[in-house]
Amino acid sequence: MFEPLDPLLHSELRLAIMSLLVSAEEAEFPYIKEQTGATAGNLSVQIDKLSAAGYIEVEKTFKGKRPCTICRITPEGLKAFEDYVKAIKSYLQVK
Amino acid sequence: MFEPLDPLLHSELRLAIMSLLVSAEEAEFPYIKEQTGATAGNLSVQIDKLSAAGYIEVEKTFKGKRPCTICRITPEGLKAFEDYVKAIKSYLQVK
DNA sequence: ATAATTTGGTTTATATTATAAACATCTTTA
DNA sequence: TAAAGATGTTTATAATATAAACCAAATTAT
Repeated sequence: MFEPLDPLLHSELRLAIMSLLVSAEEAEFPYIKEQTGATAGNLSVQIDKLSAAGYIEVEKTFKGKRPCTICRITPEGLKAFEDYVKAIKSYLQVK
Repeated sequence: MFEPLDPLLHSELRLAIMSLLVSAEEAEFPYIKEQTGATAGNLSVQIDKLSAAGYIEVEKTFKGKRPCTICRITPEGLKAFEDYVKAIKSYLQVK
């Protein structure tokens, strides 16, 4: 009937992050921050969680002299996202 | 970009309850419990929250001698559900 | 030169939320 | 009449989300 929803993805901000990364290949911290409207603190925490779960990978590098955090979705992350989409549709009555 | 998600509906159990009521007109507590797989305690709490928000109305009656709790979605509830569906689609890349 | 501001984040504290365990009440059955 | 079942509610706890506070380096203003 109702498929369970991955708690890691059933979160407004984490879902937004994943949604961006699904179509973007990679994205920098400030870009994600701007697109989602999240505070830096919240974004930092949620990125950590997605990363700890293996849903995204995070590369810490430099852009000129400034630190730069780049995020990419992993194959497991993509799979989890697709599963989540399928699951939540069971609640939405979407055809 | 990403539309905000009504926190009241962005909850696995409450969304399931609403989803049932959207297509069922009305439903009794034990039926919702069975369909959602929720514990009675959790269901009771979440029904209260939906009711307090005006998303559903709850009728306390009797079925023979036994208490019977009937839930129905309200027009505001239906509107909120439809808005939620629209909003979450902005995250899902659903066409 | 140095003070103030901006960039790019992280850590931590708090408030909210979800959830199940414990409880209450009445009914039916042994 | 004692035990078990039905129908929920209340309460305690654990998990979660979120922003405020913080940190360090770079840039800009004085």
